[in-house]
Amino acid sequence: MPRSFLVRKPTDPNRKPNYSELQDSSPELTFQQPYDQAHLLAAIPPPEVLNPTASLPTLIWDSVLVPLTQPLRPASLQPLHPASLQPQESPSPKAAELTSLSDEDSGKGSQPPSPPSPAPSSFSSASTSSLEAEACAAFPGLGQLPKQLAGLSMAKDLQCRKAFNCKYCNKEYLSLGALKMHIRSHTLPCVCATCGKAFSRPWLLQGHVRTHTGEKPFSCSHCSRAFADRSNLRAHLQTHSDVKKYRCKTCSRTFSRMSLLHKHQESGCSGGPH
DNA sequence: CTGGGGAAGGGGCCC
DNA sequence: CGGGCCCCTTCCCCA
Repeated sequence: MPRSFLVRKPTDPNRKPNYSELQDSSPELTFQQPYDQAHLLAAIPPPEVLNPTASLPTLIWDSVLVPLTQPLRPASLQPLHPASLQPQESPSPKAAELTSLSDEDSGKGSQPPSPPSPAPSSFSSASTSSLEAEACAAFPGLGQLPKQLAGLSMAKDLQCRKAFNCKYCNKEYLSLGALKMHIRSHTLPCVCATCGKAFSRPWLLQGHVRTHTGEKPFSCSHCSRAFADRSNLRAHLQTHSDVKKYRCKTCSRTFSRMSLLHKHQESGCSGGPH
């Protein structure tokens, strides 16, 4: 997957920011409005690059609300999203659904909230109690069981078979938190106030802002170089080491980066020591 | 061509 | 459960 998959890159050929222009303006880490939906949707990878098993367009909460072995639900029933109570115009996700989680996410950051849309029920299902409520509403048959038994069944089912699917790419996660974090990579709620670039997480934005400010808080103890990113410092430290971290199993040559080792192997390792 | 730097993405862990 | 941080990884660009 291309690194740029999640970020809308500016087309400016001048890749390097002009730090001198930005030195006196310390961009705040405030998050602006997320990119418009057209951009966000354009960033969604095509289904063919995704998990081949994830071919069915499912609502992300389907697997939560509808246990795979749910005996009370005939297979012909539509997904148990309350939206299904409305006339089904199209199988494609509605705009409100596409923004639902990002709306919730944006509330966590300092991003000014967009006008609160009627909360799609999919996110009220974040808590177990509301999950159960929705599930009970969705499975009228459950009401015929003793409440305690139904609660136990639901709780056990939810605990044993949690599977949260991303509505954008159908990737599956075992926890709601992991799914929410993943969905941020689609919605990109953190927007750079300077250049408009969007990121999935605040700290990614912070790292990006350093490219504007020129701040490099990570210094090499062996030389005078400094880096904006700790991982890049770590990679740099490898260059000071005689024996580097990544070793070719064939020729025992070592490399400072795995990508260099991969290049070495792809180019055809001679096999002899260097 | 190779090595290194810069930038960014994502999962895991801790609080 | 969410935010922040850490770590690893990848890709692009350049010397």
